[in-house]
Amino acid sequence: MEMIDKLVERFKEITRAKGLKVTPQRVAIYRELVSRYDHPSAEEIYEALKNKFAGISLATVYRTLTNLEKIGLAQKVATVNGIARFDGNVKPHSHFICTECGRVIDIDCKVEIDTKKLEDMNLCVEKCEFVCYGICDKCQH
Amino acid sequence: MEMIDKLVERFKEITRAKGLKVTPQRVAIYRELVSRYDHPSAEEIYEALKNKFAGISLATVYRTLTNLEKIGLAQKVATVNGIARFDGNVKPHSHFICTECGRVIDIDCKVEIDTKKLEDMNLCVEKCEFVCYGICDKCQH
DNA sequence: ATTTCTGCAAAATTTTTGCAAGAGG
DNA sequence: CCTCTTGCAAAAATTTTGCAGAAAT
Repeated sequence: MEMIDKLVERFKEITRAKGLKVTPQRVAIYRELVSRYDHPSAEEIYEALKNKFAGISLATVYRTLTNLEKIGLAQKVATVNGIARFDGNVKPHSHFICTECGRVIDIDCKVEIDTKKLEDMNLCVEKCEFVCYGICDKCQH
Repeated sequence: MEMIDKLVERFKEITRAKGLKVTPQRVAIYRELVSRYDHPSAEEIYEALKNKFAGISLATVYRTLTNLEKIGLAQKVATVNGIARFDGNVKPHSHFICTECGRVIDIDCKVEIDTKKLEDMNLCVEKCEFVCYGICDKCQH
């Protein structure tokens, strides 16, 4: 829990430094995002908070996640079903997605990229992600 | 062009084999998809065809792309902006996703995976995808 | 006190679906 | 012919936005 409190403190500092205001809604949304490792959608964060935080709105969740992206404290994760998912861990890492239960597991992979080819194509790479699809340990029988 | 004609013939065979009908719309949509390498969205395919093919509808493009996925002749690619993009190349390969415009570009990367770690985690990997995020050539200023 | 932020509802976007008319095998 | 498919428009689903009141600094 202490780790997450530190992240929240850092979030408050960065938010203020960017001229944005630290509101209870923003703190709750960021805390929820970094407390879980399943890369939640805006809807999922909203569902998790609306009980603990009476009156929070889905629009605020969307606006806050967009802000977190802008100030570098969250990233959208690529999805195939059109529903945006967010990751509070902005350090480069890889994902395993279970096609059975949908669980997303962080994995540690060595990836070697031929950046010269990408530079030749005039593509400015900011982040790389390796995604594996399959059946997770809990879903195997 | 001959390569694409061969793909279209294969598409016709598979379509009939699955009990589906070979319509001019389906042929045109599949041909458009495999003729380009920019992973077009349904809207982009529709825009490309509506001039050459009077009266084609966006709904048909969506339905056809869904069918192509079902019969294994196309794949939805992961995106970050909620707009579905399709790939007529179903062989495993890597993608660059532009975080600005959402464009998906094929890249050629050497990827080295440490599968032992995944096996240790009891994860059964079925498919892997390497994704780079950044700003594409068209979005740089 | 000033500026930003929130909640609500409405709008915008993207995708899906129901249905009658049309086309393929 | 019979079934599948299409086009249209309406419906769904997800995300964004305008605005007035509320809150943060």
